[in-house]
Amino acid sequence: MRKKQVAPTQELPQTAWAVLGLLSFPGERTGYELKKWADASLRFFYWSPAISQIYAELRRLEALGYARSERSGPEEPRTKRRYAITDGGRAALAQWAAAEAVESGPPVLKHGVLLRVWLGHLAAPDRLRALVAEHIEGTRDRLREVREARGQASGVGEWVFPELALRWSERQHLAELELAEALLADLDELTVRAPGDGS
Amino acid sequence: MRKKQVAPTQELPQTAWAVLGLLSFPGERTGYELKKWADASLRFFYWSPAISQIYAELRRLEALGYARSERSGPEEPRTKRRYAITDGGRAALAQWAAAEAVESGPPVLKHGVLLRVWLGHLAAPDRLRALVAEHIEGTRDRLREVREARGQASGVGEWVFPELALRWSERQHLAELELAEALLADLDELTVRAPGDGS
DNA sequence: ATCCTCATGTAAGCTGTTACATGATTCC
DNA sequence: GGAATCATGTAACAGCTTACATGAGGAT
Repeated sequence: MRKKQVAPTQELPQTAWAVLGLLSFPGERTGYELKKWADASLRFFYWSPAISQIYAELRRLEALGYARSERSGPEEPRTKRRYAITDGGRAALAQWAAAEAVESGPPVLKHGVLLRVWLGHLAAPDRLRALVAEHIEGTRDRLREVREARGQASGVGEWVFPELALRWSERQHLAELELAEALLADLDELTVRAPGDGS
Repeated sequence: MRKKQVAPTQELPQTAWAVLGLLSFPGERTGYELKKWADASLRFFYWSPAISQIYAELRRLEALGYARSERSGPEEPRTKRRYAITDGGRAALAQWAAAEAVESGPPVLKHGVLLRVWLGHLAAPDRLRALVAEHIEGTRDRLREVREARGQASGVGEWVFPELALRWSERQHLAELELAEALLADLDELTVRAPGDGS
């Protein structure tokens, strides 16, 4: 009975690893801070869990010995609980991160706009084009946000990787923009070749 | 008390609309067939629900009057239940599809590989590159599958839109490939500028 | 005979969200 | 004084997956 017998590491949902990942960067943080950070950065290439779930994951991670926390004493104004990763947590996380690409499975993409385009036969052509145009607007907004987040990123030490991820995100949003423009062009061509009726 | 008082259409999860969408194309189908189709096509730009959930959604859609079904009699070898969309279902679906782009929210992307890259400070540089390389392989495989699916698509009548969606998917996978290559290059540059140790 | 595909479902259980409750602090 | 933000949680429940159960038909 040394420590825990190889522990199959894998049994946790990705979200748990994502939260533990947030803790793996220097500094101790509250659940609240984690949520802000996830909103500002993680969400662009992965996902930002609800705050209530972050709290739940933190409790689970602590129960597993992957994180520890301490309640701030009266020296601080607010009562808050700051979490830090443990050595065991760091080891488990590193092991998880080193898994094969297959383990993470293909990226999950749920594209509501495409779902609607796929059902284009039910909509007026103009409505469809408007939908894609709105999507382009939204993507531009998000691209701005990614760039903002990138601006904040320092890019030194362990922070190079989050910066890399954000750089990827920026490119990804640019690609999304191009895909949407191409889609719009496809829709236009469709209307030209098969007008509402007539000729 | 006319029919149902405008009915707020919206209250269903996207998945329900996706399943109803599958039914909105010509022909009647069993849940089993729907699943096969979702696996072959829907999943590339949206998602393929578990078979058990498809059955559940079909029951719900029927309860709502959006679909109807009939059990195949003894004229057919196997006992199966074929579903068809109703007029009410088609109307509700059309209304849902016509909503603003904002309603569908931004595309949801959960990229496990990026999550791991984001945690690059915990991994050996080589492992990280291998991870991305494996991801590229996987993406190539999926690209092939998209192309295969596109090959099957007829591209006439209401089928133009599914074809459009698959064309988008093909481009999307090509973009994913380029993003991964660029990421690989970024990782290489990182190693050059900050080698393991020494010079 | 055996295995694969077709075909439909039930049950248990986890993941994750929204809504709610609570209270302190800071900013205007 | 009031609103926004900080901060943490609970409870209810929707969504979805896995595993299991069942059985027929077709292929080897």
